[in-house]
Amino acid sequence: MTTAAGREAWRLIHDLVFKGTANARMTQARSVTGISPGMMKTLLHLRPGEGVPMRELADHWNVDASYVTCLTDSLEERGLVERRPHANDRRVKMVALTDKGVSARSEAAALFYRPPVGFRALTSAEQRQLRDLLRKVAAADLEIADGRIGARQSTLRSG
Amino acid sequence: MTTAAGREAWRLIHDLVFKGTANARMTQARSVTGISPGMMKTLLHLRPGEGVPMRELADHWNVDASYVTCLTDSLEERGLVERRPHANDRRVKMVALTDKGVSARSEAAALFYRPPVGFRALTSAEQRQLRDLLRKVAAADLEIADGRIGARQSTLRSG
DNA sequence: TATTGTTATACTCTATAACTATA
DNA sequence: TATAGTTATAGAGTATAACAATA
Repeated sequence: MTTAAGREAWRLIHDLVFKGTANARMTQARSVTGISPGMMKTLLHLRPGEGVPMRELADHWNVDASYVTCLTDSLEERGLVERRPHANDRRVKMVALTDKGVSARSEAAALFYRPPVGFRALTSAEQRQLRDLLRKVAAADLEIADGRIGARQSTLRSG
Repeated sequence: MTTAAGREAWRLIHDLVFKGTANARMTQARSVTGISPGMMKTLLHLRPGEGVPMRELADHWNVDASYVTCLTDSLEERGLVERRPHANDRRVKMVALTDKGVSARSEAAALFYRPPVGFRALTSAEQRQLRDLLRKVAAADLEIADGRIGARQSTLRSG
């Protein structure tokens, strides 16, 4: 069961993400790199050295393939990603970070994933406590989300 | 200081908000009411019976006044809000929820603010613990955010 | 003269439909 | 025939600039 305390906790998370210093930081992360939210999402999703089929991105976010083309074009224009052929299937194009993309990504990730300053109000022990509680919640939630929605997470991912 | 545990906690919050069941629920909330994210934000910002000057909305979200006009137009077309004159200043227009807007708002809020199902993995005691920790963080964070950014929060709000 | 809100306009983000190449 | 990606196009979302009314 979710209690009143749980509901308040969720609301506080909302405030933290959408109202506090984190929001300003996301805006900053985008203006530093000069890219759109969609491009940012793509940049953060890609891993250095690992190509991802365009189709997989479209499925993962439930967006149209043409939009992935558009995102990839924009990122490619800026030299942040490149299209690579798939080893076995010549229809497939893999999107991969360039060197420039790797550094842009890590710059953005540093801003993006750094906790909002309010975290400094917690002691080290409290931060660990918070982490442990959230681990439980997030694990349960993702498990359920995958069970319900993402039956599509087939491990296509090949080099 | 923010510790490694704190950073992980923040990342888990991210996952919870953007990847888990919560994300699906936000989409659902929008499709139920059939309105855009901007309109949703406006709807949730307004309080039943309380009008807000359009200028205040623009300042609060740091968006252009013309965009607030556009949002208000769209919501007004759907009969969810109405423009009302300001008591003292005839330049100012107040945006206020209609009856239909009040019920649309509470329907959306119910979906929006209900914790993701992963919360059920926590006992009642743990939910309280989580809430207490988040209260500390959110309070500190909003305080800092207000100190840095929102020096503009002047209490114009009049009926 | 400064401020609130609107109109006209354009640019970005995202989707639909028709298409090409490969399987 | 089905699938991966592209192109052309159109619809939302958001901003800029010029404007009208009021202060």
